[in-house]
Amino acid sequence: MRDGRLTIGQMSRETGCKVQTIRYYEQIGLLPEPERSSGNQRLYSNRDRDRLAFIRHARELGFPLDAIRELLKLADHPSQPCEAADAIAAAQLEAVEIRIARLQSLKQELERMLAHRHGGKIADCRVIEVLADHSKCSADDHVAPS
Amino acid sequence: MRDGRLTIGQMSRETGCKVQTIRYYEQIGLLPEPERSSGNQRLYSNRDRDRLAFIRHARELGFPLDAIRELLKLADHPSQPCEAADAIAAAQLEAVEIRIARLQSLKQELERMLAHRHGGKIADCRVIEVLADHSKCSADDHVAPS
DNA sequence: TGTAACCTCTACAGTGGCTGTAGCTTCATG
DNA sequence: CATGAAGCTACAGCCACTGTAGAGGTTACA
Repeated sequence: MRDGRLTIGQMSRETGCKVQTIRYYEQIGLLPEPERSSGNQRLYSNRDRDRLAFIRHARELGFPLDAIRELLKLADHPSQPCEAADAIAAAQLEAVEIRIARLQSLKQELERMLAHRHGGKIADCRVIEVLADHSKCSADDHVAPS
Repeated sequence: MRDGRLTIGQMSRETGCKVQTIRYYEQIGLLPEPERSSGNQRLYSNRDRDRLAFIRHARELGFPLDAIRELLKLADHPSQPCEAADAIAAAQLEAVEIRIARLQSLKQELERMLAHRHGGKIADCRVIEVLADHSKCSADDHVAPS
């Protein structure tokens, strides 16, 4: 393994991405098929490693893989305007804000449920009661559990 | 369908739970196998409907199905102490709080990325740049994308 | 009674984003 | 040359559904 060629394990260590996940990214076309050694093992370039780091970082920021695919395409065309990339990031920001708002209303509801704790029997348990009877639940607008 | 017996479609309408999802809940043992009509169609009781409403409400609050299974078991034993139910709700609250915190740090990062928007080329695009180079990212501690 | 429209049935595949497993082969080190 | 770590492929499983196909059941109205 001389300079500039990384095994999949080295890629994994350098990016914090699991080996299986790297192979998975290759399988779904996010990473190119790398060279192989004479013994059929994957050999990556530094460029591949940077691409993987990009993907990982975007995943950490919650971008879905499809958005990352777009971003990678854009990153490969540096002379084009960056509005599209900004738009993807803006969409992601909006998605995150929506999820935060939703989770905050769930949080309030759970806090209300727990505020009535009294150490009694299930029969008088506020938690069970609220779950059983939606009308006891103040916020009515939470949808899917993000 | 006289009194007290609901078709799966009526169940769906009354609880807001999709027909397939009801069958799925039966399959994984969250809902009991209901009676069948002479034509092999499911016939539910009001009790079944209440149980499904309980499940849906708990799902809306983000409880995982395993937790709901526990809660249902508890709800079936009203004379037992409700500490276990409270504990499940408390765990769920904590999980929600963790997810909110994580999403908030993601939100900040995305806002920082977007604050540098300038309408130029990809080559100077802050979004792409930050994704490509983790060191340009201030918060370093976000883990899995919630 | 006919028939059209709708509902329900089973069984299975697909979603997203991985993760884990089994059973191999290859590689690096002593 | 032997051992153990790392790599290979192929596939199953996770969560919580959702969608589809193709069959059969039920209901409303003429």
